[in-house]
Amino acid sequence: MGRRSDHTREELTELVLTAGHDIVATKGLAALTARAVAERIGYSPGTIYSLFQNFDELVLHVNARTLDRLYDQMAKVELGDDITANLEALLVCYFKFAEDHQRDWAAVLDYTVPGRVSLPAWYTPHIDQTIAILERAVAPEIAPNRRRSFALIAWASVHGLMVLASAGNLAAFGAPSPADLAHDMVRYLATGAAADAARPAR
Amino acid sequence: MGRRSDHTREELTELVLTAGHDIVATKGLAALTARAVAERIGYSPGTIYSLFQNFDELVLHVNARTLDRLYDQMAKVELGDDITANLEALLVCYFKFAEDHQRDWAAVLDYTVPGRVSLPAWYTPHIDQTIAILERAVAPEIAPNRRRSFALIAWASVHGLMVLASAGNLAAFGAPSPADLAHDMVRYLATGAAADAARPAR
DNA sequence: ACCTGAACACCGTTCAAGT
DNA sequence: ACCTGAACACCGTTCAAGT
Repeated sequence: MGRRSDHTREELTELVLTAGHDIVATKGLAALTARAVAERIGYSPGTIYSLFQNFDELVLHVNARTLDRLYDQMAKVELGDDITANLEALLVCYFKFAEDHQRDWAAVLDYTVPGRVSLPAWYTPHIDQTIAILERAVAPEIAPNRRRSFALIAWASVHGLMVLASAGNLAAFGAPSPADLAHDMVRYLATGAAADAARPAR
Repeated sequence: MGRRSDHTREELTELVLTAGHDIVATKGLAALTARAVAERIGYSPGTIYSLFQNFDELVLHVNARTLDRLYDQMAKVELGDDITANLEALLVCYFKFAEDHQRDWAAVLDYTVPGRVSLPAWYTPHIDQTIAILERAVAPEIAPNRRRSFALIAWASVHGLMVLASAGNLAAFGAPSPADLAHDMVRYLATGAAADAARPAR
């Protein structure tokens, strides 16, 4: 019992997050518990609470890792001058990621911290980096002062589709595949936004 | 202890669902537990499991109630010949409902049955009825064979916005209000879909 | 100082035992 | 036949006690 100091605080945090992400990726969000993480790294449950305020924060950190991996993939997509082509390319990348990371991505989609009204400040950039890619993707046709808003709209739209698909809410309605719906969706949004920008008055 | 027969099975189910919805509406999803429901109706926890296979099913039934109340409001919206105006009117109704039913609507947005791949068949119509309203709303400009698909796209888009807003994921990004974003969103979708339909070839 | 592990207050769920 | 309530196997979380 007692003192070990096998690892620094930073090393321990890294161990916990790696173990946590492994558990989510292989067994899903429901299998991610403090005891499971502790057992996997060979520490007691209590240790986790010296690293994280509570378990929700651990889950958010694990999800932040998954978001970073999505960003790594999205950042590789080559963008051109056609907004619709750009969005389609990003969509293909996103759907491939979601398929390759079914359980850990489902955790990002599904997890909501009970009772929380806003996300912690450190979490925001993990999403923001990918939204920034979206802004660059729509730059060719969307005016600078509308880009952020449009990127958020596109992000939220596809997010909604994925959330519903993940929960099994789409197949039941005779919907085409989520991928087909998403492609139509972003095309509508892109042409609609372009037409809106071309209107004489707002 | 033992036999009471104060209520029929149907009455008991009704009691449970009313109590469950009350709890969710006033205290939120986290407060909805089998013990809390049982205590409120004056029965033991075990009784609940003679009415529902498991607790997830109880939550889904409570959420189905909330969806029905949304439908009741949405069905009152008067629809005209302008697809954008129709969607805007439905949006106003939806946002009002979400504000009037913060906790019970958040439960619908947030709840995902762990490990489930598809929703139970009885649950589908509770969503479907509202999607049907959307289909009627877009009828003036969307061809019959595209209506369902477009209604699903619009539904999923707004859903994504609400999910993100509910989780506190939008305010952090310097976004306009969810309502403003939603209005832009459906306008883009409507004009985009109309432009798409007018294209010479698919 | 660091870490343990037992304990606390909860869950969902089951099922022998009462009426 | 209907319902109880104690029990089981879990949770997240805390904290006195060990090294």
